[in-house]
Amino acid sequence: MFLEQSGNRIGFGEGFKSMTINLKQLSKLLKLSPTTVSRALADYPDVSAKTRARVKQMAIQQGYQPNPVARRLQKGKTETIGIVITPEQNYFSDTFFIDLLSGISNQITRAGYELILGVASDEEHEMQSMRRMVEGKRVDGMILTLIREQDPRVGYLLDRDFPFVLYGRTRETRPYAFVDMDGKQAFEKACTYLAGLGHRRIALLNGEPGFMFPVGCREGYESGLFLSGLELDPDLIREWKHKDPSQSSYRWTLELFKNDNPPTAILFQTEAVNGIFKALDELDLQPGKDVALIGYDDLEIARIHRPSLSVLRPQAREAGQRVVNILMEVIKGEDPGKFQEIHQVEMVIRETSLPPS
Amino acid sequence: MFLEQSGNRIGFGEGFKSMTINLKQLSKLLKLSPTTVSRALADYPDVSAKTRARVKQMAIQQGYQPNPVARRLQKGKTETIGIVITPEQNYFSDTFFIDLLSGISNQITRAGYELILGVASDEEHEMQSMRRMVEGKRVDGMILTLIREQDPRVGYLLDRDFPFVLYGRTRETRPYAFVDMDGKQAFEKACTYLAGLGHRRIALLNGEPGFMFPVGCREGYESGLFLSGLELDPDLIREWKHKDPSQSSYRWTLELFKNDNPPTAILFQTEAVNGIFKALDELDLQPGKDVALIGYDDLEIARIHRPSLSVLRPQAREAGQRVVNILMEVIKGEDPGKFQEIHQVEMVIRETSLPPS
DNA sequence: CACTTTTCCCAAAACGTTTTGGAAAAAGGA
DNA sequence: TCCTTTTTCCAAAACGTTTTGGGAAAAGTG
Repeated sequence: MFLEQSGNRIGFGEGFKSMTINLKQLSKLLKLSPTTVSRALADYPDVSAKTRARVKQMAIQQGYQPNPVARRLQKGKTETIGIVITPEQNYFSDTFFIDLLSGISNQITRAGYELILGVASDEEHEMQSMRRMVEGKRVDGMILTLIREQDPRVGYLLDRDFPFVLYGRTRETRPYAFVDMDGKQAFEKACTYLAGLGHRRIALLNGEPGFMFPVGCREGYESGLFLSGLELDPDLIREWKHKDPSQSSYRWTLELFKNDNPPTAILFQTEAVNGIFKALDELDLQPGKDVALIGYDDLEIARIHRPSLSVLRPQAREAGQRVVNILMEVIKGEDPGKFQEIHQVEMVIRETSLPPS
Repeated sequence: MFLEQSGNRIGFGEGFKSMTINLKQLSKLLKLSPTTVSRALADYPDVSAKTRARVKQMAIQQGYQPNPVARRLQKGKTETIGIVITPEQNYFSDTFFIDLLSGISNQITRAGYELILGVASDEEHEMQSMRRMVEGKRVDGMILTLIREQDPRVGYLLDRDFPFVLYGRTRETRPYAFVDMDGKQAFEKACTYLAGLGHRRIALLNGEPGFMFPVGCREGYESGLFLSGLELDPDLIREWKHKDPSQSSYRWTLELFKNDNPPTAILFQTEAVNGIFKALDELDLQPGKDVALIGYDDLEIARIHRPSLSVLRPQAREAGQRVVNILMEVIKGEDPGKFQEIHQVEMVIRETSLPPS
C-alpha cells in the first residue's frame, strides 16, 4: 500500500509549510483508524464515549484542524459565499453598508463558511465577477446588494437555479429570496410625522432612478402625503446621482428653493446630506429651524452635526445576519419563495424635525 | 475498478447541483485519458499541437472549468488571500480604503486567487479572525492594513513564518514585506509649501497615537518646519480619535484658535475635515482665506467642497496591486525583506492653500 | 535494417477528508 | 450454552484534480 506518510517538514526557502497535523497522523498517534477519529470528532453515535473523549483531547493537544479544502472536496461544497461590491456607486461612504457587511461576515463565520469578495468598477464587471464565482464553482451561494429595478443578475441566477439572496428587491415575477427594508413605510411615517407638525410643502430628494430602493421611498412619500390630505407637487421631487450624491443634491436643493412656494421640509437619503447642508447654508436657511429635514440612514454625520439630523434608522447588522441565515436555508434546498422579509425601519427624532416657523 | 461515473443530475428539491462537466467526463468525450486532457489544458509540451487544440476546443464547447477545490487539494494551496477589516475605526468612510481594496481585489482575481474578508469589531476579534484563517488553513497569505506601532499581528505571523504583506509599517526588527506611503515626505512637502507661501504658524491635526501612519506625518511636519526655519510649537499639535474623527477634530480646532497666537494653516488627514470645517464656520473663519488647509487623502468631500480642499493624494489602487504582487512572491518563497516599498505621494493644490492674509 | 531518440499518451498515486458497508467483539436473552 | 442484538471500530471508496514515472509508437540515424 501507499500509506506511508512523509511526515511534516518545516519549510526552508520554499515558503510556508504547514506544520499542523493531519487526520492520518492524528489517528496513528491514537492507534485508531482515520474513520473513527473523524467520526469521533463529528460526534457520531457509533463511537464510544471513552474513545470520543480521548480523540477530542488529543486533537486539542495536537492542535488538529481538519483541512477545509479536503473536506470541501469530499462534501461537494465550497463552504463559501460570494458578494460583489461596486465602489463607483459610492457605496462605502455609507456606514450602513459596512454594518450590513459586518452582520453578513460574522454570521457566515459562525456557520463555518467563508465570505469571498469581489470589487467591480461597473455593472459589466459586476456581472463578470459574479459569473466567475458561480461558473467557476467558487461559491455555494451569492448575496446581492444595491439592486436595480431590472437586474440582470437576478435572472442569471434564477435561470441556473443557483442559490442567492437579495438585500433589496427587484422587478421579477419568479419567486426569489430577499431581505428588504420597508422604505415605503419609513417614508410614509416620516411624511405623516412632518405633516402632523404642520408642514404643508414637503419635498423629496430621492435616490437615483433605475435602482430599486428609491421606488419604495417615493411610494411611502406619496402615501404619506395622501394620508395627510396633501397634494402631490412634482416640482417638489428631485433625484440625486450615485456618482456624486453631494454635488447633485446641492444643485437640486438650490433649485427647490427657487420655487415660488418653496418647501418647509425635505425627505432624503442621508447620503445626500452634505449637499443639502451646503445649499441651505448658502441660502441662509437654518436646518431644522427654517427647513425640517429627515434622512434615511443613520450615518455618523447625522449624529454629530449641529443641529443633529433626525433620521430613519434601518437595522443593518440584523439584516445582514438574516440574509445569511436565509441563504443557508436556500443552499440546503429550501424554496426561496418562502423567504421574503421586509424589515421595519425605526424613526429617530433629533433636532431637524421641528414644526414650520 | 470504480471508474463508473454517475453522470450529471439536475437537482430537484435538493438545492443547486452543478450541471457542469468534469475532467473525467470531458476526457471520455475526447477518448483521451484525464492525464492528457489536464496536461493539454495546462499547455504541457508533451501533448501534440493537434490534440491540444482539440482538447481546448471541446473544453470551451462543453464549458469545462476545473473544479478549484480539487485543484487546491492536489496543489496543496488554498489559492486564497485573507484580509480583516475593522469598521469600528471608521475605516470605510474613507474612499482611500475602498480604492486600496479595489486594487487588491482585482489583482488577486487576475492571479486566479480569491480574497476572503473578515469583519472584526475590535482588536481582539481582528486577531481571532486572522487566526481562524491562518490556523484553519484557509488562506495562503494575509494582507494587513491600519497598522499599529506595536502590532501583535505582525509578530504572530513572523513567528509562524506565514506569508503576509503590510500596507503600512510597524516597529519590528525582523524583516517583513510592506508597501507604505511616504507620509513623511508628503507632510514635509506640504509644510514647506505653506511656509513658502509665508505661513509661520502651521498646525498639525494628526491621527490617533498608537497607529503607525501619524508617526510619518509628524516626522514630515517637523522636518518641514525645520527646513523652513520655523520653530516647533507643541501647542500647534493635536490628535483626533478614530472613533469620531469629526467630533474630536472639531473640538481640537476650536482649541487651536483659543491660542494667543493662532495658526494660519492646518495640516491634517482629510478624514477629519468635517470637524475642522464646522469649527472654522463657528469661528467665522473662511477656509482657504483666513486659514490655509491641506488634507491627506483625496476624498470626495475634498473635491466638491467650496472652496475645494488642497490635498496630498496617495495612489491607493496602485498600492493595492503592489501589495498583492509582493504577497505572491512571498508565498512563492521569496525573502520578504526584499520587498519594502515606500510610495511617493502627490500634492494637489486647490483652493485652500493660499498665502496668509 | 537495427538501434536510438523523440514524440505522444496514459495508469496509478497522491492531496486529506467524509461516507459506505460491513465485521469483530461485547452484551443480552433463552 | 447458543443465538441474537447492540456496541464499537475499520478498510476501502469517493470527491476531482495534478503529478509521477513510465511505455508504446513514430521518427531519426547509421
